[in-house]
Amino acid sequence: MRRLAEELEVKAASLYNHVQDKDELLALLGDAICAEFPDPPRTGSWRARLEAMAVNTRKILMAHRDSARILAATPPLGPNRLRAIEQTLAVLSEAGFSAADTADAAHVLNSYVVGLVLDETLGQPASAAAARRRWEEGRRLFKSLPKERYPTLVRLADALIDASPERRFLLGVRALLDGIEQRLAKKRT
Amino acid sequence: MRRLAEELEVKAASLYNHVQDKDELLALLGDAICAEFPDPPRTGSWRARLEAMAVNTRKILMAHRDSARILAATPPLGPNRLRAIEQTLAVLSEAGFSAADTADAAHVLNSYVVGLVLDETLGQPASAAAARRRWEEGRRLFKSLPKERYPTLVRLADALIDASPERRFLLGVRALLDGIEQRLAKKRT
DNA sequence: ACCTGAACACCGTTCAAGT
DNA sequence: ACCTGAACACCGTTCAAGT
Repeated sequence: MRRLAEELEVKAASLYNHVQDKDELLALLGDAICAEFPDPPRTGSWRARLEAMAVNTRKILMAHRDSARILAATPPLGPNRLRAIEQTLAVLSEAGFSAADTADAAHVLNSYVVGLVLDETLGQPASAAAARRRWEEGRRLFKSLPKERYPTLVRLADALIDASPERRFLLGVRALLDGIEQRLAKKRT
Repeated sequence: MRRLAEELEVKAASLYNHVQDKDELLALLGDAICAEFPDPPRTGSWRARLEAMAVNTRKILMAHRDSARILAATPPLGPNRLRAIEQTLAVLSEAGFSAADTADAAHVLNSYVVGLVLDETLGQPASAAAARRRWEEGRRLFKSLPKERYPTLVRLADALIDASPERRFLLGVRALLDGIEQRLAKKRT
């Protein structure tokens, strides 16, 4: 609040004329970020649409510091967030899912996207230099671990360390969509 | 730090004789929490084992305030966390996954569990009374939304609001495992 | 209607001084 | 080796007082 006030060339106390508290400000910020989400593609399968939405959402969340934390911490009451929810629900509903399945799938997908961005961003140190230092530390530690206690970990150390977060994110999205699709197929038979 | 010092009947400055800073303390705390994870079941399919591990992990994380945030924020260097990683990797590796696939699947599963707990816990207000109030607010808002702008959301309002977080968590775990299994099956053919 | 100064009740952390 | 008092540089928030 103090830093924002400074940016606005005003004193911190003045902010409370426009906003009840910091939480309300964050909720407004969260909704503003959701305004950046593009509309889902209007062609392609429901799977392809949801995959594109998930990837786009992750990209936008990663571009705004703390955005995932804000979305997780504030209830989805703003118009832009509601619109994003509406669009996800519409894709699933049109694909033939029941009301309950649509609600479940939309919630799991949303939590997955927000959750993975949270897990990824909370872990990274503030500076890029500190991130590199920690990464090097981890690499060294993993290699130096006792093989008797952590046989699999030591054997897979390279595979564990060299991995793109985006690739793993996408992999999980596709796995989730696989599972959701199977559930749909099972119900139809 | 100040509150912990008080609990220990000592002044806050004394803590810095035992720990470099708050982050180090949190890392130790995170590892202590991981000591509670039970060993994976030694019988059953790899899917059933991983599902049990995910459910157990979620239960323990939900039982300790801020535990998911701590795990996400600190690098996995402690012995108990490393042991948990080793066990997940071992199950996947023994199931026949390649080194890269094992690393990917383990990471996605772990991020999913931590991420969903994060998403769930960051959202809940401190007091149970406040949680109930917010829930009521949400219910009322969802019902009062304009049908023209949010047709699917309004139609599915009940299904969206009445949902157990555990059930949805488990649903996502199973969907993920479905997807991971499919990937394995595809490679084998 | 909006802004400000001053205060309140908090944080994590440092450091010289004690024992 | 461990503890302490006192300080530093921060927070979010309130409120009477100004215009």
